[in-house]
Amino acid sequence: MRDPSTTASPSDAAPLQAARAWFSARGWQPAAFQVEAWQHMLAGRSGLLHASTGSGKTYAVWFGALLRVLVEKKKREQGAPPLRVLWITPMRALAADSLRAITLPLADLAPHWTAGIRTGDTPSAERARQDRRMPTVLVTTPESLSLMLSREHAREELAQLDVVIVDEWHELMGNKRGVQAQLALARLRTWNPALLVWGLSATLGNLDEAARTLHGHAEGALVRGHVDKTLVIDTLLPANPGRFSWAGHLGAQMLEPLVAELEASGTALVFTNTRSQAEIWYQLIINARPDWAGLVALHHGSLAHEVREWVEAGLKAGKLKAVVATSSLDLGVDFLPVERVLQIGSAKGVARLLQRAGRSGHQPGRPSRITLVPTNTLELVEAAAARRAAQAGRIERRETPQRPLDVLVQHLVTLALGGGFEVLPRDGAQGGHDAPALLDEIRRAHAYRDLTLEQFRWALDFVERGGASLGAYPEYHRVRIEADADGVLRAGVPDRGIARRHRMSVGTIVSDASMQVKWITGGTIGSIDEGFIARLKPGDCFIFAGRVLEYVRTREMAAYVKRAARNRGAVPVWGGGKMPLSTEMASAVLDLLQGAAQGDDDPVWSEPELQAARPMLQTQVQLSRLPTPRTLLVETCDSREGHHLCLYPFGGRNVHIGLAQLFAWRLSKHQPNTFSLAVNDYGLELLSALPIELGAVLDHSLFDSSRLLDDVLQSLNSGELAQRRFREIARVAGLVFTGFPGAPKSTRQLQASSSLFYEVFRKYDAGNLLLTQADAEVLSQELEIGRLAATLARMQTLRIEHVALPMPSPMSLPLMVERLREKLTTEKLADRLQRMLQELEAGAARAETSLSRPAAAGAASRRRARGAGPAAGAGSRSRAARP
DNA sequence: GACCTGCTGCGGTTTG
Repeated sequence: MRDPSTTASPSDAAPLQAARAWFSARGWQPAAFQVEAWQHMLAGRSGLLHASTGSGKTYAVWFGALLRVLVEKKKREQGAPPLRVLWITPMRALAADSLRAITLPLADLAPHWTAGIRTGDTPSAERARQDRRMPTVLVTTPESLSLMLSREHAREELAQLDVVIVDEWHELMGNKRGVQAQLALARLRTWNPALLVWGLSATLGNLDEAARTLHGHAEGALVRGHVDKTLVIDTLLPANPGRFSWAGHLGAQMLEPLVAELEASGTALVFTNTRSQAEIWYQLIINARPDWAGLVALHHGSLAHEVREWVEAGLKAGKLKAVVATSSLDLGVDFLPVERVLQIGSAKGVARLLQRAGRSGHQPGRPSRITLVPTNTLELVEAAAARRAAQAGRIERRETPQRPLDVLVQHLVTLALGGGFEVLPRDGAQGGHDAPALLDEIRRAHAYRDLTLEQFRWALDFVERGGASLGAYPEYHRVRIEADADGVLRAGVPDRGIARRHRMSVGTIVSDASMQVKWITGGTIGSIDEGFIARLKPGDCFIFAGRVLEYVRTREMAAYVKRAARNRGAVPVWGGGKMPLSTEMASAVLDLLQGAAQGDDDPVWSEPELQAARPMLQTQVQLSRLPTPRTLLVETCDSREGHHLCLYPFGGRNVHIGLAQLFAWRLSKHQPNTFSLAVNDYGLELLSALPIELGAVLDHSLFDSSRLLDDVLQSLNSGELAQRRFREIARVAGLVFTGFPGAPKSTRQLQASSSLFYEVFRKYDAGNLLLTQADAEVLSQELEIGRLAATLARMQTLRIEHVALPMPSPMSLPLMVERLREKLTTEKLADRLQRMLQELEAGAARAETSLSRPAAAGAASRRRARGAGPAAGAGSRSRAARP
């Protein structure tokens, strides 16, 4: 980072004036940080611009104002080709608006520039036009850029780029899409070392790292934007806090106050955390106010594009009163009329809270306002914590994936297709090739900065010969090495079929297995998880897209439905991500509880949410203690279900899953036992038929973090997790072809082929680095091993406060409910029995391998004797949970 | 004094 004031030379002054002049002619005043970014750009320096939420389009306009200057400069230089600009957006839906904004300042400079959009939905005629003559300003996605790199004449088309701008970099930097963009940028920089690259990012906890991730080895400036935007975060309080529920996440009790808020305000966005929650809330609102039919709409990722576009247009036109949505509206078009944002349930993270708040008040001078709608009492505390964390600027970090080899493998085939790359015969007896120049280029992408020669060679061998185990299959010899006319060895893809399949599978997004939902009369409504459809019988009803639908039949990978006569149905459950509470939010909650624990005159009680949560917090104090940042609350309780042990490390649900398994495993090493586990974002529960020996908890030895990795891997079935992970990796690496559009392969086929690869690699190619990657992704992403280790280390330092409860406390009840919920699924009874028997046997088998035989048999028989079948078991559990 | 969480994003066929 450099100080721009010292680097602006006199020659910068004139163009800067020109850009400024264009702005002020329209009555706009560029802010100091904008001028700072302009100076960097005019000096030919790349950078990252931190753009606060709520001002997206403005940035495109003033990038345009500077481009205008650059266009004129290039025009004056004799014989210089026109300025070429690439704008990368993570969402197709943003492309048109971005293009309009960025070219606004260029309007009167025609014909020195042309503009276009290239994404998956660009019509083929337009593509052909672009192929004949590349537009000078092109808006595209990371995937389409990758596809452009795979074209035979990629170099001629893209080497002349002058400027690349990556919009919403914060959305890309933390995932494989961002890694693909890093690789593409590395290639563009090889072709044009003077390429100017600028990123736009919302607020993050690690902006400097965001800049490094974007620029790799290249120098990049970081410019922090400041926009005076008032942000209001408040909370909708329950009418009768004393009777507000201690657990659950639906929040139907808040319906009346929410409807009253909608009544009193202009257009509102109502965010929920899940698609089914959005469906349910939409129904609740419509049932409460039938006169709002047509004014309230629904928006989530499983709805058909046409439906979503209709809703977006309605929002833009100000025709809708409210839209119930999931993250599908987090980004997107700037909806000017949106006046309020409401968030039902925990926002989980400060960054997401700010992102959603920024969807409202989309005009200079207007405040952004977000109203949190808690669904249980602890979420009242969370709401106050979220506000405090947001005000203190405690925003989450985002990290780029480290060296994902599936993305690299895909990229190598892309480059081989896109004109190929030079290779050398490898020294030594085992054959194979090296590509030192390419390795250098790849290492200039931040995610691969530590890529070893061995890893690179492995990837090269894998695309050339299918690695150690696929040598016999020609379709996995994707890249062929041949000498060109000058005798130089080059990697290319001569097979047209391989080339076509590769281009069809470019990208890193692996979608869940889902099925189209269609009317029998024609027309697509959206898509639902395959597993949910498979459970339906003809005549069954379910709620989807805000309607009650009757399932008719399945044909050719689509579920056909008609409007249902009945009024109620099951709500579809989509298999989606499970986002844990962020570290920032968790620690903000603990801080508040600490204040509450300190007594009635602590300042935290000035928060209205804390007042509303007071009855519950008082009950917690009467029965037990409040968790604080310095103490570890341990609650034990006996019920008809058995012996409960609850711990509250506040590590987020992923970490708690790992911890629960680890603790159960360690405890049963001391004393043979079988546990059922439950977790939420605050804590975990172990339930056992035998009394739990607490010694290892009280002396902290349970929290030992030496041998952590071994213990975690042994304590849970990581093989199953890794295999699931490998399915995605196999798709990204191009091992599994998902079929032609319109004729997709079924999930079963895809699963079968990816698990075949998994088995083959494990048996015959144990050194396959894609397997290693699957294990690493399970550890880092699903178990969050880093956070788990940190949580464990923290637990060792905490003072244990153990309370033996006479009845479930407000903190422990949600955990007990969580466990019950899993038992009370809508599966058919026979299936459930079957599964429980299997579990019982598996549990006994597991116990027998690691524990002494008589004790294990004893535990199993005790369980059998107690459980008189699932119905009786569930009944006794819910009785036990009653305080 | 009961109590239902689980998101988003893109890309691709062909050759009369």
